[in-house]
Amino acid sequence: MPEFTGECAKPQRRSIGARRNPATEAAILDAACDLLREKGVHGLTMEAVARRARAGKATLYKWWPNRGALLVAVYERSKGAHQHKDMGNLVDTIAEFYRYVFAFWKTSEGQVFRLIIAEAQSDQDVAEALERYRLERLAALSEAVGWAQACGELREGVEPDALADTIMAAAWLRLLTDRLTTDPHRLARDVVSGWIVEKQ
Amino acid sequence: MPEFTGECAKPQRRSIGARRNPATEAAILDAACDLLREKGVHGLTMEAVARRARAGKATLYKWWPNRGALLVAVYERSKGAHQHKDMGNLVDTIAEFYRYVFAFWKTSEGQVFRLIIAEAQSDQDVAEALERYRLERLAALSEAVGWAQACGELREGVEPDALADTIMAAAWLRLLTDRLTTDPHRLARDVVSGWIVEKQ
DNA sequence: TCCAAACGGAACGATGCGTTTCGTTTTATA
DNA sequence: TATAAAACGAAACGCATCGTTCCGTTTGGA
Repeated sequence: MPEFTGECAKPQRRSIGARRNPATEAAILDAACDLLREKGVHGLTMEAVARRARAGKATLYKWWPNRGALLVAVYERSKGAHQHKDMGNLVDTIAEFYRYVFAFWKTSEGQVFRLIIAEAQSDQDVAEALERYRLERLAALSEAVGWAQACGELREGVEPDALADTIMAAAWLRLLTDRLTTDPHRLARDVVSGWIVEKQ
Repeated sequence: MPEFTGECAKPQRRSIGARRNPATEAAILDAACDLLREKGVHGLTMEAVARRARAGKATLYKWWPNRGALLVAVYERSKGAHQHKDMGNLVDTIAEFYRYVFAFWKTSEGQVFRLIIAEAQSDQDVAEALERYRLERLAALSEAVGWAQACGELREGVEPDALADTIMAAAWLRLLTDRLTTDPHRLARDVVSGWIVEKQ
């Protein structure tokens, strides 16, 4: 008979058979988020997450073989794929994009993204996950640039992929250099307006 | 009497009195560089550096209170402040800049820079050192953009600082996403040419 | 002459890593 | 219904690094 040690408001989360327990996964990702929120990066250790989630380290390592994998999982659970809105002209569309990502990156879940970029510089698995994500977001952004091109808004010879890359680079730099307070509309103008055909 | 344990081709590097020993500093930074070159990021630990340099850990921590400080010191010793060359037009000037930094970032000393950016995401001291360095390089780059503006090469309303920021952002993104093989001239064209007045 | 500081070296406790073992719980299969 | 398989929490393992603290030695400066 297991001894009842008190301090057990939480229901014991045991095995549910020969299959992954969704409650365990949720508890672990929740614990990881909480630790990031409360103690920052260095607070997110495999040991601490296991303690917080009341999970065995073996369980943790079974599903997420290292810290990087856990970081990516936390981020992927929280990120909603941004839907670009066509604001009628490219500058406003990109300004709206900057507004959205800057706001998200300021949240504790969003802060995970800069940690992923950092981790990717020395962890190949994280780098590959980040690259997949980057290409996915680049495609969506490039599509939004394409709207402007289809409207004849862009100067000749502008390649949407190249411009999208530049737009994204400006955002990443703000994130990595702690400048998320940059005015989104002004930034969009500084990055994009050179490629717009001059009207009237 | 200290026992002579053999394996002592190196001269004992003892105290030179009540002041910092330059030979010790050099030996430690050399050891840090070697470890980075040979074992990558995870090879650079305070313990390993101390062993490699035949230095006491107390000495190490006295001058570089943490890993981040050591990283910054290594980078600052190796970086030569790039002198921008005026190639006659902005695209070529920026292309030359990209060529230079991409080549440097590919070297083992240059690789330290991406580690510093990564470390800065979770180490305030490193972040501050990085910010000082970024502003210094931004000023130099902005000056180069200013040459083009002085020649009437830029369209009206372009702010050299804002453009320099975008130029730098594109470079950082290539570094952080492992795309240093990007063609420098094409990148320069993709980033800069929108801001150039159209001739003929 | 004596003090202070830097140096190499060794040890300390604490913490995290990644692995392994154990006993329990439940499903799936025979 | 009996058995195998897999997941779970918990605890312990050896190993490495962390950052600190001693010690004895070396040397310049007060």
